[in-house]
Amino acid sequence: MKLHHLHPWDISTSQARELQKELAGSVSTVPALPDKVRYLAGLDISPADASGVVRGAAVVLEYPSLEPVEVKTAGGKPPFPYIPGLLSFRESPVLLEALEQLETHPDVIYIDGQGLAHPRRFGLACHIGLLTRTPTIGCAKSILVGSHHELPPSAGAHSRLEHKGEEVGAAVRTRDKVRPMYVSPGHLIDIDTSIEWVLASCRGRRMPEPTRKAHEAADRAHRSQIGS
DNA sequence: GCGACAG
DNA sequence: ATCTTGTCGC
Ligand SMILES: [Mg+2]
Repeated sequence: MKLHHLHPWDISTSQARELQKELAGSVSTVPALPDKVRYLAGLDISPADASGVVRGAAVVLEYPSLEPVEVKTAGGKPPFPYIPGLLSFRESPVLLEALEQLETHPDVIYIDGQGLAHPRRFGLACHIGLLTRTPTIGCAKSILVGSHHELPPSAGAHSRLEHKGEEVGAAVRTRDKVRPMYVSPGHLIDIDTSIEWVLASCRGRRMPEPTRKAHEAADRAHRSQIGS
């Protein structure tokens, strides 16, 4: 798939937010279930190997079968260590390199991290969406910012994630009696539709299938070239 | 100044 | 993200 900028730092965060709003007004957003969505993508990255190289993976699954139809990987050295709030700048280069190789343009991309639920309201999912002009959903395993009321233990339960008086996403119980996932819009999608699509792709597990498959692919790429 | 803090 | 095998609970 094609990219519209090469890196997140080709544009300032405030400019990026404005551009994102413009696009939201002129481009179709992700339909609520069960409309014509056919391809779901997932992205993830491996830990660094001994020489500092990480492997990124982009996978495409068909919906609603959730069967994988394409897998691409890329490798590179992140520009700096993990710093909360700056994950976009660390992970984007390798993730975009993997994404760029996809022949299938997905209808929505699942991201292992936050979207709107970010101190500056522009997390990794927002960057990836803007750079690819594709709807994205941030689906993280833990909270970066914000808080929520406790939610019922059954799968499907969800509660708004709020930060400084703003609704930035939701805590979503994707499976019975497990810790919730933290879902926030990345690009061209709203909170409720994000929740819907996360719940529609979790096949009874905690993680959405696109993210799971991407994690596996990145891990395979990691240990195939390394020993471990 | 202190603590919190996606991966 | 990692340190880490078997083990407990649904
Ligand atoms: Mg990850």
